[in-house]
Amino acid sequence: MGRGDGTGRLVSPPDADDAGTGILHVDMDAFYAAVEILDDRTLKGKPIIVGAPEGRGVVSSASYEARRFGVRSAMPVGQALRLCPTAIVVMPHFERYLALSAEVMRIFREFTPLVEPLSIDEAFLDVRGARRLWGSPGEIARMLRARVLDETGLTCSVGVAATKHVAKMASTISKPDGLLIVAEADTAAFLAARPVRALWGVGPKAAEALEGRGIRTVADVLEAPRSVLDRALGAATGDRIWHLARGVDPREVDTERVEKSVGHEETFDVDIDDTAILRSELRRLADRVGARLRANGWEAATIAIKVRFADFSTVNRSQTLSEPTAVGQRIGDAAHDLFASIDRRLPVRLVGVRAEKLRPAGVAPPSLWDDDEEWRRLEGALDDAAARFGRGAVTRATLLGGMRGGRTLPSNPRPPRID
DNA sequence: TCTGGGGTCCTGTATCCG
DNA sequence: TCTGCGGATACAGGACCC
Repeated sequence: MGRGDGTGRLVSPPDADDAGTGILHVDMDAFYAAVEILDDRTLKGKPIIVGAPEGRGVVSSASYEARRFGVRSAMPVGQALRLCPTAIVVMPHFERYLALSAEVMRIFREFTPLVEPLSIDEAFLDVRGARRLWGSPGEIARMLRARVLDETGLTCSVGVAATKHVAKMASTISKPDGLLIVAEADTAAFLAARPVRALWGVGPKAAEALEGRGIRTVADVLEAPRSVLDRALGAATGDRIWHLARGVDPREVDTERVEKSVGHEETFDVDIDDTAILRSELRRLADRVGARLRANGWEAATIAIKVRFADFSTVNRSQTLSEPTAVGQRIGDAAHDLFASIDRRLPVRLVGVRAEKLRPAGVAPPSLWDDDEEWRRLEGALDDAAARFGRGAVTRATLLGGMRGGRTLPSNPRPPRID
């Protein structure tokens, strides 16, 4: 969900060039707030804040009328109300948002099956194969915006580009209710003028590290040596930024993303010091995690907990189980063990439980025989051995025999070592 | 003014193993 | 027997996204 207030908005003219494009990024405008206004027309045109009004709630979404006062999502509701005292605070209705999200995703899929939902209110679409049916990417974007408005009453913003990254940047700049097309030939000029903060993956910390080295715009990134980016951001992020600044983003629209973890956490209205209460909260969260695992047909190999103290310092502890599980009782036992290992000097404001290393329930752990990754490692080890000791000196059978050793394979075998 | 809840990804360190 | 090395993995913390 975008956090800007719509100032500096940029949209394409009706005859904009869309040559070389094919990726759309669609982002619903102030989604939660827009849904609330849709359901209560008396809210239209007023500053709306969606969030819990009391306790430690933050702004989930704000209408553009509220954003003009500086209200942003993730801001404490109290602070938002000081900025905009006339704002109307509405409790969130997640079920309703989910239903409308499903509706807009359905509309997206009528244009192309290649839809990658990123969150409840945004998605990437690959429309390169839809030209004969629906027209050019720019034409599809216009039709799609019209249909979303017509069928749901909600507005969205769309970025059209040759890559996911540029499409996402374009939709952000076009908000609200906009369309921005960046033709492939215009990509370099479009990127060069943007601040580094606009690059995906550059948050406040990374922006500070770059700006401290005089790197403020994407044009500055183009001139910076790789070594400077790597030192500022770490090798992985440095590499990514280096490529994104050049418009290089080979990621395809991925229609089959699967979750890697599921978790629940809760911030208390007041900090809690009572061990019995904290432990019972962990149990409750563990049960919810277990229920979600079972509902999805998964089990988890690793359980992690998070504890945030009154001073906002946070510790995480995780533990790999001897057997993967989706049973709330076992998850809760692990959470209790982890909790006992934490040195607690301050009252606690948040506890969380997360299940990681998910896999389908009831499936045997990966063995050497059915795990592609293990096979590739085996082949790699064989090549290494051939290089070191001569081809034929170590055969696949030798390796496998050595690994199995007439014993049962370990449930998660280590790759073979040649020593 | 006082920082939600759902996630992903990356990095540094510790540890195991041969 | 001890030690160093390098690869792999586990764990903790943190940045980032919506």
